[in-house]
Amino acid sequence: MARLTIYGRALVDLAEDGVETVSSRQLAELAGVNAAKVRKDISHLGSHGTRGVGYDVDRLLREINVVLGGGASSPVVIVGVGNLGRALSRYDGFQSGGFPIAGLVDADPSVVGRRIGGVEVSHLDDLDRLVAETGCVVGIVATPAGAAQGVVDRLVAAGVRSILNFAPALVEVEAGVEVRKVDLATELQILRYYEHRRSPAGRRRRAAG
Amino acid sequence: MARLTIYGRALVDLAEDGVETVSSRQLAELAGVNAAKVRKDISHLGSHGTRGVGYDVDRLLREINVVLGGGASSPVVIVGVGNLGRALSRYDGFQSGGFPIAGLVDADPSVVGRRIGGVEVSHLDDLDRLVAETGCVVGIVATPAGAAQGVVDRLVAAGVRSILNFAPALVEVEAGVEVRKVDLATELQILRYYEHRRSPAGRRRRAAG
DNA sequence: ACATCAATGTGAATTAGTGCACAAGCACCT
DNA sequence: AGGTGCTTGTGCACTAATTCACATTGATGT
Repeated sequence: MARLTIYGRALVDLAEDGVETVSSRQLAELAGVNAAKVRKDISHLGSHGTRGVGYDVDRLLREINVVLGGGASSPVVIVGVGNLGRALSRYDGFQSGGFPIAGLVDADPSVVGRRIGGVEVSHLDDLDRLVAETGCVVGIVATPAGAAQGVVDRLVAAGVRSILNFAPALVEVEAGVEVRKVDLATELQILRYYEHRRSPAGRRRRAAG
Repeated sequence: MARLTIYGRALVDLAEDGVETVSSRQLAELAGVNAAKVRKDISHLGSHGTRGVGYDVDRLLREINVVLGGGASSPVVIVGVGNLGRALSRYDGFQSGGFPIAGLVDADPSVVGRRIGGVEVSHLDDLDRLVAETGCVVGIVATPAGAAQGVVDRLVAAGVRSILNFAPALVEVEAGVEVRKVDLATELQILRYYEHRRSPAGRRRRAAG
């Protein structure tokens, strides 16, 4: 549930502000959702608030973190050190979020051996070994679209079961493997769609919709 | 509708392969969704396929592009040239997706004037002028979480009505402004959540199935 | 102790989204 | 021309998600 992470973030903010308890209404306001939804989500993870008071911020935060993976560190491997891959390698949000970069991989021999953000680039053929040695559980695909499916297959073969796909391509995986897609172009297009709806600028809008 | 962009991508692939027509079933397969859903989505945008044959790839692609913003180019301004901002600036997916980077902005005077990916960094105080001159309609927020709300407010004040927020923070905007949030840490946490669900106690992995 | 207040937890209702199934329609073949 | 096969477009059922509404319950003050 993606909302849990939003609650988590809001709770971190609250905790930093020294807030001890929070009501579903407050949390809903912060997260931009309905209060009943907040309560239902929270009740789903077994936590208990205090009627008339609200939820204990620290406790709720702990519970959410447990559900979101026990607060464990999950090393990731990034495949593809092109434009986007290099960018991601240098982004420290991974490290601080508990997702240390265990390895970088590319198919191009000319970048293999180079160090980016303190991590050496391995060849794609060493993926199996790298995953096995580092115990990676998450793979990040930052290759061109055409290479994405092949890379995903190799990641799955190497034992990775969670994949974050930045390539603008749809990939298929066997059951049991979770793929999430992050596509910047898509996000922008959706924004443009809303923009377009707001001001059709000469374009006539159809009745349907 | 986010699916439209997926259809669009699939259609581009088909067009490049020289395919003339496509059935809802094929498109559904490519997009990983239900065929009836494809037909319903397409019927919603007023296009008409040919019964017994399918949809004309080029025509459908054009129609989708119209809905997604008329194929116009939408310049974007990136606020925050830290780790992630620089990464985004160098990512050429924006340019190729019809979202040229019209400007880079940062609050830190020490980076103002520097050129990144061929674009000069302006100061945050020049945001109004920059947006007005370049006709930017989309703002990309790549600042630390704490600065996000302030930056968003300035973007909105400058006239930007579509914002893509990479900062790990929730921001509030007035009605009529569309914000989409891309949070890598959140995506990873969701992956970790599924990982956690699969093997709650320790990291036992099943052989390939 | 007891009434009062405030917020939870949840059953019920509403809404949105999804998928099925089938009539209708177009193209192609005979 | 008329039959045949394939595919669209859509009414309908079904499922999931969201929201409402309220009884329940712990804390608090007198």
